Formats: sequence, structure tokens, C-alpha cells
Amino acid sequence: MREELAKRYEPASFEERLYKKWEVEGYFTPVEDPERPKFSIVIPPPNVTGRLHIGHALVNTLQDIIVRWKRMSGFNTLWVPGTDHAGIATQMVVERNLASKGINRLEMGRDAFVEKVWEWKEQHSTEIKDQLTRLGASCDWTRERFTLDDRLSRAVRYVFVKLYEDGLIYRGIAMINWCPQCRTAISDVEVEFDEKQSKLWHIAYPVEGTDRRLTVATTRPETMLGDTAVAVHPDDARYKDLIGKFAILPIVNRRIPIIGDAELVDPEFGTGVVKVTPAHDKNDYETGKRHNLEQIQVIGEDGRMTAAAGAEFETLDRFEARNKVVERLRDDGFLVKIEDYVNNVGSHGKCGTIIEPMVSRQWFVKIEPLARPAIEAVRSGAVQIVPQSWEATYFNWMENIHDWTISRQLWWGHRIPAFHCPNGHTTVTMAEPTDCPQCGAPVEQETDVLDTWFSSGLWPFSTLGWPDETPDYKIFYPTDTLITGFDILFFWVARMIMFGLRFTGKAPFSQVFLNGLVRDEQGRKMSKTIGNVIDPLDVVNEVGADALRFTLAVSCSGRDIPLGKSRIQGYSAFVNKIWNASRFALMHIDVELKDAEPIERENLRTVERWILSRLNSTVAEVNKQLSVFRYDEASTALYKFFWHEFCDWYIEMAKPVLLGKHGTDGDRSLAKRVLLEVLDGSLRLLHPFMPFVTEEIWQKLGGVEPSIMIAPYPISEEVLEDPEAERLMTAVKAIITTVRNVRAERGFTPKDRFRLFISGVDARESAFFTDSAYLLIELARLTEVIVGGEPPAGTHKDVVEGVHIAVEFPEKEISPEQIERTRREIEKSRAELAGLDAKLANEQFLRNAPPQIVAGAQARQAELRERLEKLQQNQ
RNA sequence: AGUCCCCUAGCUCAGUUGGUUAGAGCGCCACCUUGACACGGUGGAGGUCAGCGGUUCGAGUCCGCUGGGGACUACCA
Repeated sequence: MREELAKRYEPASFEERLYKKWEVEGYFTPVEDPERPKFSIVIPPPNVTGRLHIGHALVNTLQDIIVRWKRMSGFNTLWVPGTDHAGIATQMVVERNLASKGINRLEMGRDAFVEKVWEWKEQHSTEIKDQLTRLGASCDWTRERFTLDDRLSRAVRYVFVKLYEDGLIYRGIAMINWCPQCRTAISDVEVEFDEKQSKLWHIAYPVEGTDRRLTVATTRPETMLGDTAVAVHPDDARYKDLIGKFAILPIVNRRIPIIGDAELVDPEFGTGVVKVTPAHDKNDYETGKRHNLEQIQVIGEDGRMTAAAGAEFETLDRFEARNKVVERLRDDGFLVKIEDYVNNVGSHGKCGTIIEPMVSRQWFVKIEPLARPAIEAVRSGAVQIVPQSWEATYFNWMENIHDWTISRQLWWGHRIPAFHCPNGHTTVTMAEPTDCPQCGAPVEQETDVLDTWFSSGLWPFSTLGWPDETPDYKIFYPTDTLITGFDILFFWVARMIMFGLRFTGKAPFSQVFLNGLVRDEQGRKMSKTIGNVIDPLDVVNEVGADALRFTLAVSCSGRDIPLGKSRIQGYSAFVNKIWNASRFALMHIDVELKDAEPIERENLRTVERWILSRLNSTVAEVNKQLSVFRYDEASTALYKFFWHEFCDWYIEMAKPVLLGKHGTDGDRSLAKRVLLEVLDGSLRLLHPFMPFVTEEIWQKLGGVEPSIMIAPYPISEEVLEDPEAERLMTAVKAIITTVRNVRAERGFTPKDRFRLFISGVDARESAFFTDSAYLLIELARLTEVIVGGEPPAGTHKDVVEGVHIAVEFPEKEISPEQIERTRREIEKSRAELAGLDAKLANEQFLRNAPPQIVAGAQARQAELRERLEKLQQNQ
């Protein structure tokens, strides 16, 4: 007897132990074997801001499934882990953390603050590693990276210098999105627009030298303090004559020109008059440039009104100023009316503060020359996006892309490698300059840092050592697959494609799988306020990593993923089932895998050929579905096979032989051999989904390899396909189900046993059913099976999978429900048969439908006729 | 406003080039403590595939329209 499995499945008792062993043995690290094809993938680096949430559990489970599958399939596999410094986000949490201790960042100074952030980073990247470990992620920790590592920072600097030299990075003054809370510029993609219930204030601007007033409508009255023009449409008959005249700005009494501008003004909208604030609105800024208007900045970087707004408003918060301006306008008689209005307000995605459009000097990437090849790469198929529907979104964004604001007024991040001298010269080089090469004056480095996505955009190659031609870079770049959430398609995926093509000449990966958002069972987003957040670690502690992983996989069809406690519970029952079925198998298996003789197929009985054929189909299905990222299909196929074919049928059918109730000793040892074969194959197939439980069980099988994670992944073999066995076993299963069904319907209990008659079979089938009678007797709980001949009168007759059966029930009154059920059954069959008759009478159908469809219909028609006849006899 | 996605059993979802009787999990009902498992077994109830129209011998599947829900992008003062 071999070592048995613990009676109860307790994941906590082995998961951490196994992971440690894998790591110590170096299974996560690629091997040095030039013969093997490589497979490489980089982790979407989690932010070092805090703990991982369920979305991280999903994306890393999906990666690990592919990685383990590829590794077992013979690829030299590398999964690079790491974390992202996440500029704004991390600076924000650390700042908040310090503030709670009464410490202010500005008082600390830049160097001291950055040091604090590094401390935070050390602590959190360790925690993140621990969490990924608990999930079973098989990443190569010897290659762990961080976006602010020296090596990665060198890649960042290299790219910056190169783009600057190529004229694709420039510094300039433009209207950008400003976050008054974080006090930094942010890029377009970082602004989130939300519909907000707002007001439309109508304000009268008197026209100089007349008693006419122009009424403008605005959602932001406070900006009127910075108005430098009023615009109308040049062809608008109502106002045409006023173009060139001046209006008097209420409150401030500034004389501002009335201009005609066809681009800015839609005469149909509102009053057809627009106030122009070039310093605080994107369109007004453009208008200002066209008409050479003054920019008056009335809102400062802190979101408070500047001196230019006037003494009455200076230092007021912009929203307080709004109320006060409206009040003044009302008092002074300029407020015409207030309307309710719904408009989209942009806010900073990270902190939620409403964005202030502001004119500012920043660094930009000229993006169009980078975007063009990136569009082409997806269009040509060099980069394949899965699900494909995201391609449209990608193209739409890339084709309308604006220059990328890359400078951030922060302390945490890659400091921009530009050096300024007092004479206004700027130096950008790889080498660290001390004096200005143009005038010799001492230089100082730019204080701004780069957008976090600038460095994560280099991740697939900077983590492999680029710009150096390192062995890792040469072997593993470009990577194969990228798996990430669709929410960072623009932030990250698009930028990696652009940078990768520009700097390595290759797309950084050939396939992108975009996973959906994890939602709760009702399809709602997980949020702390609703209280439906699931912490992945809680789940792992409760039911084990395998149940969580399998649940995530089986729910992942490419769209959003509904996840709830009951779902997780359902699949943890599956893990438990695997455990128990394996326990049963191990009680009987008496050969070690490494000593097992190859199976001699000619000696196998139909039931064994059947389960091997089913396993083989499952192997084919799982491999096929994984190759197209259908995690749900792959895991469902495994679930159905293991539970509903292997456990429900095969194990039950093997029992009589295994327990010595039927067959010879030879039969028994063959059955044991097949049991071992199917368990081994199932565990290997399941391993990428459930690494821990499969390893724990597999260790008891005595395999050649020291670990299942480096054992070969099953591949389907044509020789194992056995349609004949499948057909016969389908009939056996259907007969058993039918007998169980009528027994229950007739009100008998499972203890009541009957005789079964089988007829309407050919000689081969007759032999098979005679041979397999014990299966029917055991599983359908019969006394005897009589094959051939006519069944006696009074038996319950049916036709199942073409086999005529009759069950001999003792005299018992048939209940009215049973009579009704039979009637409905007959009714259903009649309706179906009528449909088929009509179809087969239709010449068009016979002519146009493929032959196998017609043949199928005819077969079904014949079967239904026979069946109807039998069912009617039962009445 | 534009683009895309979704509407199938009480709930959450599969259903891949149109083709026999539309599936699963959970939930529900009845029975069963059978020597791996009650996180189990057996059986069952439950669907006019959002609606309308079209193409076709044949539509859950393809096309159009309507209704409902969602995502993304852009933005109108």
C-alpha cells in the first residue's frame, strides 16, 4: 500500500510548503536549453501603493495559467515580476500617511520625502510579492524589477535623450490639464469625465456706447473675471454689426472686444454669444491664439483665485469664487437667469479633484510619429488584441491622439534629464553635465519628473536589460503575450507598442489579452461603500488558492467577471471532489507512475477505452481553448470531464472490478492502471488552474519528474479516440439514466430491483451488453439483464440511443402524475416528429441541406417513431 | 455626439463559420447517510433565446429597426 492522502482537504496545510519548494528548486527560473522554444511574459507591474485586490488576483491567475501551461508544454518559460513606482498615486498615499502623523511634505524637503517613499516602497513590494506567492504565481523572483531601479532608469533616460534628439520630445507652453490638489500637470487619459448636474448661468455684458447687452451663458461664472473677449458667429444677423465693437465686462469693468469666430461659436446654441477666457478653457485658448487675445490667469495652481481676479476674490477657492461672482452679478443686475444643466466635468482619476485647464510650460511627446506604426502593427496582425472588439477602441483612440504631456510637478519619479543654465540653454544628454556646453555657465537639473507611464511603457524590454544587448534581452524579447485589464489599454498597452516599435524595432508582444473587470454577483463594481469587496487573501485563507483561481478562470470569458461567495463555494466543492476522488483512486492504485507499464489497448474493455477517449478529447479541448484565451471553456471542459465523466461514471463503473466483485485479476490490474493513467492526466491538465492541490496529490503518484509543474502537459493523440466505445457507453449511460428515471417516476425507491430486457441490437452489441450487464445491474440497480428476444408483456418499454429496453415492474397502480407525465412526453415527441416529417417532406430542404443533416433528421425520425410506439404501449 | 458591447432558466453566464431535442453553475423540489466525497449521490421542475421585420429549405446564431442596460472616446459655451 502506498501513502494515503489526508482524509480532509486542507489547503492551508500544504500550499505554502509547496510554493517554497518550487521556488527553492528553481522551477520558476528559465532553464539553459537552446533547444527549447522560449515563452516570455511580463507582469503588469502593480503599483507599490498598497495591497493587491481581486483584480490583481484575476490578472495574475490568468497569467500563471498560461505560464504554467507553456512551461509544462516544453517552453523555456520566463515570467518577469515587478512593481511600478506609480508617481502620483504613491506620492499621494505617502503624503497622506505623513499628514496623519502631522508631517508636511514641503517642510521635509524633496530628498527626505523621497527617502520616505522608498521606505514605503520596500515594505509594499515585499507585501505584494507575498500575495502573489499565496496565489501560486510562478514568476521568476530572481528577475524581479522595479520601474525606478538603476537599470530601468537608465533605459528611461536613454529613451528621453533619443526622443529629444529626434525632435519628438519638446518643451513648450500649452493648455494642459492641471490638478490643483496634486499640483501637477496630468495627461489627457488621466482625466475622467463624469456627467454632473450643474447650472447654466446667463450673464448680460453691456455693449460699450449703446444700451444693448449681450447675454452669454456659462457653466463656470468665476472664469468671467479672466474674460478677454466676447465672441459671436460672424454670419449671425443678430450680432454681426457688433463685431469690432467692445463690451464692458461686469464686475471688473474691463473693455473687451467683440469678435466674430465661426469655429468657437455655434449660433444655434444658447444665445449665440460666448464669453472667451483664453487662460482657463481649451477652446477659448485656441480662440485667443487666433485673435491675439490677452490671457489673464485668474485661477492659480492651488485652485485659488489670483490677484488678477481682483482684490474682492483673491485667495478664494475657485468654487467659493463662483458663488461670490454670481452673487455680485445678481446684485449688480447682470444675472439674467439660471438654468439647470447637465454637463461633463473632468476630474483627476487618481484623486477625484476637478481639473483646471491651465496654460503652462511642460514637456511633451510628439505622438503622431509614434502612433502611426503602432496602428499599423495592430492592423497588420503583428499585434493581436483579444477579444478583437477592443481593436476598434484602440484605433479610434490612436487615430485621434494628442501630444502626450509627460512632465509632472512631483518629487517621486524619474527626474527629467534636462539641464538648464541661467542663460536659457537646455542640455539633454546621457552624460551628466555640470556646465552648459553652449555658454559654460553652471547648469541645474529640471525639477519635474516623468509621467509614470513613460517608464512602464518600456517595461517589456527595460526589465530584460535593454538598452544593453543582454542575454535575457536576446533570448526573451520580444515577449509573447501580454495579459492585462482593458482599463489600461491607452495608459500602458498602446505606449508599450509605440515605444517598443520605435526603440527595438519590434512589437513588444504578439498577443494582448484584455481581461474584464471583476464585479460582484449582481454585476456591480466592487466598492468599499457598497461593501461588496472581496479580498483575495481572505478567500485564499478560507478555501485555498486553487478554488479562487479556478473560480476566476471559469468565470473569464473575455467580458466582465461576476464573482460572488456562492460561486467560489461552488468551485471549492470541485477542489474537494478532486481531493476525494484522488483519495479513492490512491486506495486502489498499486503501481508508481515511473514503474507503470504502457497500457496495452487491445486488452482494454470498452469502459476503459471510453474514459481514455474522453480524457483525450478533454486534452484536445483544453489545449485548444487555452491557446485562444478561453479560460472559461478550458476550465469548464475539465470540470465536466473530471466530475461528470470520471467521478460520476468511470469510478462508479470501475468499482465492481476494483472491489473484486466482477472480472478477473487481470481485469482488476488493468482497471488500476487505467485509473492511474486518468488521474495522472487529469492532474496534469488541471495543474495550471490548480497548482497546489494537483501537486500535493501528484506527489503520491510516484512520477518520474520531481514536480508536476515540470512534468509534460498532455497532448491529444489520435490513437486514443474511440468513437465506437463512446457510442456504446453513451447507450449504457442513457439506459441507466432511463431506468433510474422511470423507477423514480413510478414511485419505487432505489432499493427496489427489477429485471431489464434489451433487444433491437445486432450481434456485436448483443455481446457487448451481455458483457456489460454487470454495469447495468450495479448502476441501475437491477436483478438481471436479459439481452435478446422479446420482452414480456406488461413491461415498461422505451427506445434509448437506438436500443430497445423494457423494465419489468411489479404490479403497482400508476399515479395520475405519472399518467400525465407520460402523456406530456408523448405529446412532445409527437410534436417533434411532426416537425421532422414536414421538414423531410420539403424538397427544398432535401436539396439544399448538407447530406449529414438530412441523414441525421431521418435517423431521428425513425427513432422517434419507434419510441412513440413503445411509449404508447406503456399507457 | 461617435464607436463598441450586452439583453438566453429565479440569479450569474456559455452557446466559435446558421443545421437534429437551447446548455452549465448556483438556487429550488423529491428521494437517498450506497465502503472517496453530505463541499456527496439520484431524479425532477423551470426558457414563445428583449420586441418587430427581413434573408434562408432552416435563425438564439446573419441583416435592419425599436426598446432597455453598459463601456469607451470626444465634448457644446
